[in-house]
Amino acid sequence: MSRRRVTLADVARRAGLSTTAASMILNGRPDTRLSEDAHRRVHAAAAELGYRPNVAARGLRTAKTLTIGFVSDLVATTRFASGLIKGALEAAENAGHVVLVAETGGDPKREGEAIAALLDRQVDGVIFAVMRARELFVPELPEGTDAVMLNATNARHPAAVLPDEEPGGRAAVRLLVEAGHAEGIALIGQSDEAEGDVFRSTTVARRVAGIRGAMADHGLEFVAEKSIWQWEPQHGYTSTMELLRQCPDVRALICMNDRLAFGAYQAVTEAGLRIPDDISIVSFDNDEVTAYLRPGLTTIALPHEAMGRRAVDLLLGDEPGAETLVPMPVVERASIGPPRGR
Amino acid sequence: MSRRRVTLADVARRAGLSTTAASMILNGRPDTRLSEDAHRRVHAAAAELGYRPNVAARGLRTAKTLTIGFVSDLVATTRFASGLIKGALEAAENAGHVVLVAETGGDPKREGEAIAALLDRQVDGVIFAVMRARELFVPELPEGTDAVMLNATNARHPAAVLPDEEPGGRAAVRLLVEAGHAEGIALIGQSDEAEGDVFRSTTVARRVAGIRGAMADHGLEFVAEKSIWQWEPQHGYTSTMELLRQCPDVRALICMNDRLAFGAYQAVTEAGLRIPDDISIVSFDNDEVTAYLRPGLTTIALPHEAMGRRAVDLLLGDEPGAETLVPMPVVERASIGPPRGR
DNA sequence: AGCGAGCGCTAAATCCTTTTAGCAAGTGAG
DNA sequence: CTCACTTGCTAAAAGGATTTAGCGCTCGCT
Repeated sequence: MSRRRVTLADVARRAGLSTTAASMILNGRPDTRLSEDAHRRVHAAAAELGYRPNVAARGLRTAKTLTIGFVSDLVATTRFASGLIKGALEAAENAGHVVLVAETGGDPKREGEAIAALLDRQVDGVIFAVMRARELFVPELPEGTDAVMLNATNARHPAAVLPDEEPGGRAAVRLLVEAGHAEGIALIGQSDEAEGDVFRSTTVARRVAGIRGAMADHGLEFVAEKSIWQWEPQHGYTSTMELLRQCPDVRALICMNDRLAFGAYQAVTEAGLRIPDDISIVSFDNDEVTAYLRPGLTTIALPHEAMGRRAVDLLLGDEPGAETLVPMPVVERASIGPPRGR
Repeated sequence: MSRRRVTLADVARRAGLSTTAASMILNGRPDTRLSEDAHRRVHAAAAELGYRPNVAARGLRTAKTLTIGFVSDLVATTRFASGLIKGALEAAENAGHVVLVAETGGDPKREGEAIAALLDRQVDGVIFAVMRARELFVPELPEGTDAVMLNATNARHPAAVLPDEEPGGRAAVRLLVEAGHAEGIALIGQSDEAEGDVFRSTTVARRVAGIRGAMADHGLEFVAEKSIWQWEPQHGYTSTMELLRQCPDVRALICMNDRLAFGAYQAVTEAGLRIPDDISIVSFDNDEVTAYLRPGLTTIALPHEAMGRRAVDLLLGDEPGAETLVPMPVVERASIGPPRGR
């Protein structure tokens, strides 16, 4: 059993120098005038003793702890936050930092307590992540602590990381057009007519704008639009069923997310049609659910891990805070094919 | 903007006492002989100034940081680790602790570094979690630091939290028997004959033992057993297809996990049979994928969150370290019905 | 010879808290 | 009146690092 952690004093003693000298050498201070020999001895001593600095003690003096806080409303319910955390963990590790995770369940009281707990531990910065992109309330932070919004925005903290939804929306349309589709394209999940300007979330608004912008640019119009409030498989199923009945000449579906697409798959299959021979489908998110779909669903991915990484880089870097958009990769699988008359 | 964090010295000054007195009062030391009046003044001062102790400084002195480390091989890939983390976070919050999360990807080098980073921050204890239950290598920890294995075991650290698989396995059989099944039960995913004593994981072994034990107790035998290495939907599909061809009198399926069950659903449906009218299905895990199945899949759940909570309680409590088994809840949905001749 | 600068290093202060040792005043017993 | 003890409180040390200020010497220059 290791008796006691080895301290800087131990290293200095073994190297025959003061702790000051040892500290300066180990931290590679630029103005160091210490001799070559001293450097050698200190590094040797540190290595032999297996010295590791005590971060708490250092933090006490420097007010830097090499620790960042990650506060999210929901950690586990979906794969969503997990991806963000994974990316953040990776980037933090690369930067020699470590991550304190706190979950608030969206409850402002718990949020306040969580943040206080993090600040008590002198975190260097905080990442605030939410599931559904929105303007997020953030309590006041002490001066030295910066914050980055992840999938969220906040007036006082302009540094934010969001998926680049507009081009993502355009990409979905482009995939269909490139496959030869021009007529019979339907939109599952959103309808301007039905929803007007009701606000879903920052990102959804941009996604829709991208889709509609691209349609307009190509001079196309949707053959039908289905408004759905909860983007769950069941509603994707019923809406698609309805659509197929009302509108037999539909040849392609843009689903607002993969869960709707999952339901659409069921409806299409049940109607005796085949994907992509009779109907092409493209969707968004690259949700875990896509793993269970045959044929594979072509989808515009939410770049969770990249976003998590980016947030940490932004927090640790010293670029001025601004909104950073992370590209949404196109995941091409097998659900899009050329249109075919039926 | 708050200028500077308020320190204990500020509180003491405002209360007209020494920092010693303030410290003793705020920490509620039992042997305190300080006056009622002093208590009042210190508490008032602390409240007015919004004093929060600096955990790093306290930890420096007490070697306690109210922080625990959570090391896992995979945080995000499946919902698995997320559930564990969520539970751990909850329990830690209740105990006034905070959680440092580190991911190792299963790489021993990263694992070593992650643990070192946690120890540099003086964590009070560490939870080691792995996806697939197994004996886990854990590097030596300093004396004061305890460890709890989560979904894993380790000879040097007997405190471990595992799902209680044996009764879980028995429950699956019981559900079928209670619905009236006695013949035509097949096992999808495991076959003693094909696999012999090959070791999958601690927990799987117990799950199988429970299933086989219950079958034997009821004097039943499987009409077929399908060995499958990778428990993924695709293989569940092909194995079930095969089974239905070879063995038309099958009436119930025990699937080793929900992903296999997902494939089995597809196969059964495609064969023109209905669940549960023609075939009953029961399975394990209560994976997210079950949300997408119609009719709802009856499954024996892996109690991830409860396990995460339990691990923290074990770590923070002072019970002697031992293996703790967390019950697996039966999630009854609609995939089991009475057997019917075809 | 005298002065300033450079060199190689260290003592001491600092960060914030807890803990140990002990001081001064009052009280009760003898 | 003295001694021992209690009461209510504080000074100082400790914990492990970083940072500031500066010491004593040599060298080069005028």
